[in-house]
Amino acid sequence: MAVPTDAPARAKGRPRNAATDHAILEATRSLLAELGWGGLTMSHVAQRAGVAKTTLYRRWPSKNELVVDAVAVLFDDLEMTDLGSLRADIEAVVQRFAALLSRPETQAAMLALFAEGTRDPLLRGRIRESIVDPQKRLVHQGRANAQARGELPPDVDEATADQEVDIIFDTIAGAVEHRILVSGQPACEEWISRFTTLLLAPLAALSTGRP
Amino acid sequence: MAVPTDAPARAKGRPRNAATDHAILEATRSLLAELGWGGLTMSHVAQRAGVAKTTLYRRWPSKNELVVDAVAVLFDDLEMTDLGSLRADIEAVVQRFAALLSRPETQAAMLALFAEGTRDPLLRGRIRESIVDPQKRLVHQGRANAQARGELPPDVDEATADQEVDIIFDTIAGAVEHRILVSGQPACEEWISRFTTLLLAPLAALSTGRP
DNA sequence: TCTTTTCGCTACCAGACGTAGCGTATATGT
DNA sequence: ACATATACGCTACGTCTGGTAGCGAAAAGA
Repeated sequence: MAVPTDAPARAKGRPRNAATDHAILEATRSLLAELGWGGLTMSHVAQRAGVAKTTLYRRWPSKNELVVDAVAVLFDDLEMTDLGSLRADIEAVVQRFAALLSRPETQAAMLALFAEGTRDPLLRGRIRESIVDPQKRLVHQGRANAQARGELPPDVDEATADQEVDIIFDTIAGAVEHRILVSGQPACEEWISRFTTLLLAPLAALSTGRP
Repeated sequence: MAVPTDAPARAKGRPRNAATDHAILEATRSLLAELGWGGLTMSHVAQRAGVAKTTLYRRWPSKNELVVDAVAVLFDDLEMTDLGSLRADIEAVVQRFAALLSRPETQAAMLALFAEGTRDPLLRGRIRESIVDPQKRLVHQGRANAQARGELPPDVDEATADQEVDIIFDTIAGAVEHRILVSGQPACEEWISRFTTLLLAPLAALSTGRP
């Protein structure tokens, strides 16, 4: 799920201006933060990016797709660390996720995108594969790292392992998002530490069965 | 923040038909559920409610305001139970919260509302006092019930108690919202049970200090 | 130079929000 | 009963937006 476009990879005619992609996505994000989904118009995006409206539609098939790409880029540099302990890894990834969500333009863009996703099942699918699934993969990887270190027991079953990743993912991402987007409070270092403590206690027991 | 309108309270001319308010809000909710936000048009709402489109605009200044009012009432009947055990209480409230979030019209309105709130601090305050704070109060009450039953240790300090309620609230509400709104999976009974187990383990230790 | 693709521009369509004006219905106050 | 003031339905309209079509010019490779 790279950054850009819809384009064929011809080497024949005039190449597309690569900077234009970035300008369009940046304009989309800033306008989304300023005006919300309702206020965001393709004409305005084109104007701020300094391109013609038709250029937008040559690169993205619709407004929905454009906004998905504009927001998805923000999550691209979220990667799982391997700092030697599960606690450190969780705190590190939560820290960076929280920092990302604390930016006002990310908040507006992300919420507007998910709100629109409730209208459009197709858009929801695109959101899922571009944003949600990559994040879930981070949990999977962090869990694998912890297993390699012996901090977590190995998988007993692929299905239950997936279930476990699901529930951990929803808990971590949900708590951070709720703290910042809904409660409107900062996810400061102390909060992250307390939350990680809350989460770590039952983690080892989870895969072995009910305690 | 009652249910209805925008109207002055004159006692002079012909009064507004009170049933019309209800019919419009009901039509808005049902159409929202059927067609999603994108399929919802003011003309269609007017038609189903059996009123003229102009009547809508005499009572609500815009489509957004109408939808917010139409759905705000849905959160009113969320109450804390007292079933005799912390686990049962948590499962019960999560169950009802999840059921509420599973309704398509709730999803659309809620996300749209929070998205709009990122741009409008006034709206954000109204959301906070109408939706967020009442929900947080549920957590506070459930915790007090558990303390009365001896399942949780009593408060050592008001400030840390508030901190605790905050983190529990963000974790519970966040996980359910993320599961349903972001991951797009149902919060079935088994998931609720697993999540409650995950949550219960560290709860008693949390207020006594770091384990 | 010739070909291919990009790009900006103008014009255009369909649909949705939101408004204006008019006539009529229904309440209160005297 | 009468005047007054408001609600209501209806039709028509203005405006904006998403998205498309066609044109000529610019920029690259062959």
